[in-house]
Amino acid sequence: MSAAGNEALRIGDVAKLAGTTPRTIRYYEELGLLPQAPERPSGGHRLYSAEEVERLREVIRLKELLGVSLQELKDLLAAEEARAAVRAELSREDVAPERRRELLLEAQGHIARQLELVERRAGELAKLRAELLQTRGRVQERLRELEGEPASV
Amino acid sequence: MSAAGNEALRIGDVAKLAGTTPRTIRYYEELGLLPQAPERPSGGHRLYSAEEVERLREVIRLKELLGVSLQELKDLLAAEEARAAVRAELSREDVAPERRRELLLEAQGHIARQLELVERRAGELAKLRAELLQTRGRVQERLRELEGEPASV
DNA sequence: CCTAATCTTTACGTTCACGTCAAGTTCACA
DNA sequence: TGTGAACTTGACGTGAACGTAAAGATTAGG
Repeated sequence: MSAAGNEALRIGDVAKLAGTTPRTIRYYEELGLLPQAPERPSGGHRLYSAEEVERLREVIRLKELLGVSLQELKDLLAAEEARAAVRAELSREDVAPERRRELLLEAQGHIARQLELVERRAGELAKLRAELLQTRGRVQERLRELEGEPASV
Repeated sequence: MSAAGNEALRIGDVAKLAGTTPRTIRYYEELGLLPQAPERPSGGHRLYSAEEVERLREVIRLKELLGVSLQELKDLLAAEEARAAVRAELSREDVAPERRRELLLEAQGHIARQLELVERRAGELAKLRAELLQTRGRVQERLRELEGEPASV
């Protein structure tokens, strides 16, 4: 058992895989954007799993796409963090339906918050895009006019 | 002639109208994001027109939506600036068709550059939105299952 | 015409999001 | 078992995007 999927990644590996730097990872951890310390065996070096890499990529992606501060992002991701816990708890079969429902409703709320932010921005971008397309259309039309009647009127 | 549309706005008014501060306006001017000095009568105070306010709003909007640095934005807006000049020149009737065509092609290029940026981001956001919607769907389905058979299996 | 509000430039201060360096520790591997 | 690469914390540095304070000029209104 040595070539399974649960490689123990070190912070430098994670950084490269996520396209960032160790410093940034520590900084995010310090801010609470990433769980305090995934796994810290004897030595004190941080060890990560592939799952953590995904999480980091997602954080970076959201940061870029939503253009929010890391603090705001942290609030948004209390969501993500909770959802991870929710998934873990839900994956066990022995959860009472009442509790299960509770967890699902919580997850739903978190998703709704993210969706709201995403849709607002997506809407604004769509509007901007439409405006640009319209402007482009006008320019193209004037160009056609120009080519159509090169020496008239 | 005193109540026409060309009110002379001072920097403080412009700032309020655009939802920002005088400092930011001066800073943008310093960076070259806004024309060097719209109009500077004897006193030395900056005077703006409603058109300048629109321009500023647009700058702010693009900055927020595209999430680029002010330097990158400046490059993108060399476009805008040129387009303003283009519009001015095109509005005169006495421009040679050849020159006219040249200006229009230039404008077209600028718009294309902006569109590319906008569409890339819009696409990424749309993808993120789709993922969130899918996740929400799964959560809702599990909730329905839970409600559907409260005590079976 | 006088004065308070607003403007001017200059310059230093601040927050965010990391970069970078130092001094020591731990890991991987020949 | 040694040694170089990678990691640790701590601290200070940095660029971007402004905020803020100072000292003086200008403008607007009564």
